[in-house]
Amino acid sequence: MPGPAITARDLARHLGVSQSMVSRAFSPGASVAPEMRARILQSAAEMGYRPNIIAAALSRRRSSIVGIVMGELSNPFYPAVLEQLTGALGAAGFQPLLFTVPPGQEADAALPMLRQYHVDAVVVTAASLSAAGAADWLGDGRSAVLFNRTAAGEAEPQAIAGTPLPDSVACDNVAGGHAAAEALLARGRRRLAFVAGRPDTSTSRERERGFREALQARGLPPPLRADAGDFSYEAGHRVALDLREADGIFFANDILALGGLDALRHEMGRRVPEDVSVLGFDDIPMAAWPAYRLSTLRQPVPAMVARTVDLLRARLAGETDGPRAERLPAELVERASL
Amino acid sequence: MPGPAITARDLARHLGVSQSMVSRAFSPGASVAPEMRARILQSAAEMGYRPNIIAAALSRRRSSIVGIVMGELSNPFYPAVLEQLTGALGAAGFQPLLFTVPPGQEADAALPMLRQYHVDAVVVTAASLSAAGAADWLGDGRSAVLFNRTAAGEAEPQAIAGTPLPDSVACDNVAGGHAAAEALLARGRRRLAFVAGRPDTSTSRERERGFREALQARGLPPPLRADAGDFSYEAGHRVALDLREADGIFFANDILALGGLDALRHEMGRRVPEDVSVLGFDDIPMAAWPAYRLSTLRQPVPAMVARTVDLLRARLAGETDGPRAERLPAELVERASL
DNA sequence: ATCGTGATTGCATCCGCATGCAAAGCCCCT
DNA sequence: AGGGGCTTTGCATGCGGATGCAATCACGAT
Repeated sequence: MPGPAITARDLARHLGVSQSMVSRAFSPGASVAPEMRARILQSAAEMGYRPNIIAAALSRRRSSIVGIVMGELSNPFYPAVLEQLTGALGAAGFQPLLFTVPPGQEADAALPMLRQYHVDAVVVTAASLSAAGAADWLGDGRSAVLFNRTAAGEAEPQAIAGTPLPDSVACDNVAGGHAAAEALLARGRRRLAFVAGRPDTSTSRERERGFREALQARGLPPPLRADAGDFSYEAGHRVALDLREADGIFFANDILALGGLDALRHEMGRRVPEDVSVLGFDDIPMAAWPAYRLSTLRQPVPAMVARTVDLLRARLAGETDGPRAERLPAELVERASL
Repeated sequence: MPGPAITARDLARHLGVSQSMVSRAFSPGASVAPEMRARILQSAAEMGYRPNIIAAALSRRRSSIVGIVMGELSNPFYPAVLEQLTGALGAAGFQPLLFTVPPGQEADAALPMLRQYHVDAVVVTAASLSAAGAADWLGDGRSAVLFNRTAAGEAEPQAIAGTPLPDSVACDNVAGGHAAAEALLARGRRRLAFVAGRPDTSTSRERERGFREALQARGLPPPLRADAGDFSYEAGHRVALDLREADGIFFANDILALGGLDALRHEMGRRVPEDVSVLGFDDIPMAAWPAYRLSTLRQPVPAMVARTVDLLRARLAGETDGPRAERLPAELVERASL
C-alpha cells in the first residue's frame, strides 16, 4: 500500500488556505504573498509534501521529462555521455526517460513510446533518426536534438524545405578528419588508411570525408580503406588484419582503434608507432591506458552536453528558429601511437 | 505548439461511443465486446490515438515507470547492466527513469525525486542505499531492489526486524571469492593478495570474505591486502605497485584488475601469468581483449536482470513476503592471466 | 409472451495540480 | 471620506483516463 502521499489539498486544509495557494507557492513567479509562500513551504517541508509531478505534468501539459534514446552502450564513449547528460539534464530540471534501441536500428522505434509519455523533447544519441521519423516527430511541434549525429539530409539543398530537421550537436568531424590526416602526414606517414565504422553514421562519413579531402588538397592519393561495418573492438581488430600495406591508420573511432592496435601488435607483429601510426577518435578512457596510449581526437563532451541542454531549454522556451547544427572542435591528443 | 494529440474523447466521439469504452478497449481484461474492442483499436490505429500514459498514471495511481539509480557508469560492467535492464524492463511494460548519483554518494539523494515521480519501484545499482533510506522508502509500501548490492544490514540478526529490507539480486560473491582462491591455489600460487575496491560495497567485502575463508579453511595464512579505495583502473594500477611480494592477485573486480595488469607488466616488469597470476571479477568486455586476456569470475548478468524484473513484477502484483535476496552463481572464466 | 441472467454500455466522479477570472483586501491620493 | 489601482486569494474548471455503479441489451428458459 503505497503510503497515502500527502496532497496539496491536505496541506491546504491543514493551513486553512486554498489548494491553489499551495500550488502557487510552488510555482516560481506565481502571485503569492511572500509570507504566505514561506508559511506554505515550511509546512510542506514539515509534512513532507512534494508536488506530484505526474499530476502537474498532466495539468500543465509539460512533463519535465526528456527522452534519451540510445543505440549501443557498448561503445564506452556513450556511457560517459549518458552520465554527463543525465547530470546536466537533472540540473536543468529535467529527468531523463531512457530508451534503448537495438544497435543498428533507428531511433524511430522508440517514437511511439516517447509520444505516449509526452516527453518534452528527445535527445537521440548513438542511434540515428530517419528523415521520416524526424518529420513525423517535429511535425507537430515537438523538439529533438541529435547528439553526436547529424540530421539525415542536413547537407541536402533546401529542396526538402517542407520537412523540418532536428537540431544537432556534434563535434566538427570533418575538421577532425582533416587534423588526423595532417598529424599522420606530419609524422612522415604516406601510405595512409581509413577504417570506417557503421556506414550509415554521420560520424564515420564525415570523418572520412575530412580525411580524404585533406589528402586530396595536398595532391596526395586517396587512403586505403577498410570497412569495419560496425563500431566495435572486434570489427577494428578484424579489419586491421587487412591493412598490411598501411603505415598510418585513422580509425573512425577509438573502440575500433583499440581493436586495431591489438591486431597490429599481437597478431601482425607490427610495432606501433615505429612501423605504423594509429589514430582514433573520441578519447575514451581506455585510450589513455598504458596498454594502449592511443593518440586520438578528443570530443569535447562536456561542452557538447552543455550545448545540448541549452538548446533544449531554448526550444522549450518557445524558440522556433530554423534547425541548429552546433559544431564543436575536436582536439588532437597525442599519446604514444602516433 | 505540441500537436493537439488526439484523446480518448476524440476517438470516442468519432465512433459514437463513450470515452469509457475507449479506455476499456485499452485495458486488458476490461469488459468490452470483442467486436467493439476491435473497432476501437482499429480506429485508434488509424487516427493515431495512444493513451496518454501520464493521465493514466494519475488516474490509476501507478506510473509503469521504474526508477533506476546508478552510481558510476565508468565501470564498464554497468553500462552492460543498464542496457539489458532497460531492455528487459521495456519488455515487461515498464520504462526506466534514470537517476545518476555522484560516485561514492548514496542513492538516498535520488529518493525525493523518485517519490515525486511516483515511480512504481526502484532498482539501485552501482550505488548503495542506506538503511535509513531503505526504511524510509519501503516504509510506505514502495518496493526497491538492489542490483549487485546487498542490503545494508542484511546479515544482521533480525533485531532490526522492524525495519524492512529491500530485495536484492546479486551473484554469490562469497562463493566467487572462494573459487578465486581455489583457482589461484590450483596454479600453485601461495603468496596471495586481495585488492579491495570501495570499502563500503558489499561486492568488495563479500568477495574478500570468500577469499579469506577459503584460505583459512585450508589452514593457509591470510592474503596480503591492498585497498584501492575505489573501483577504477587507476586505483588498480596504483595499488598493484605495492604488491611486489604476491604471486597471485585477486582483484575485487575487472576494472581494477586491468589497471593492475598494466602496472605489473608495464611498470613492474612482471610477466603474467609466468611470474604472477591475476584474477578479476565481472567479466567485462575488455577482459577478453588480446591485450589483457584476463581470467575472471563472470557474473550472470542476463539471469540477474531477469530475476530483477521478475521480482519487480511480483512486488507490484502485491507480493509482500519478506525481503528476497537472490544469489546467482559466478562462473570462472579461464583466460591467460591465471 | 414474460422473466431472469450475464454481458455490454454509459454516466459521473475522481486522480492531484494549474490557472483564468472574479472577489477581496490594501495603500495612497485627492 | 471616496475612489483608483495593484496585490492576494479563492473558486471553478480543465488535463486525459480509469472505474464503480446503474442502465441496457440480448437470449434462453419457462
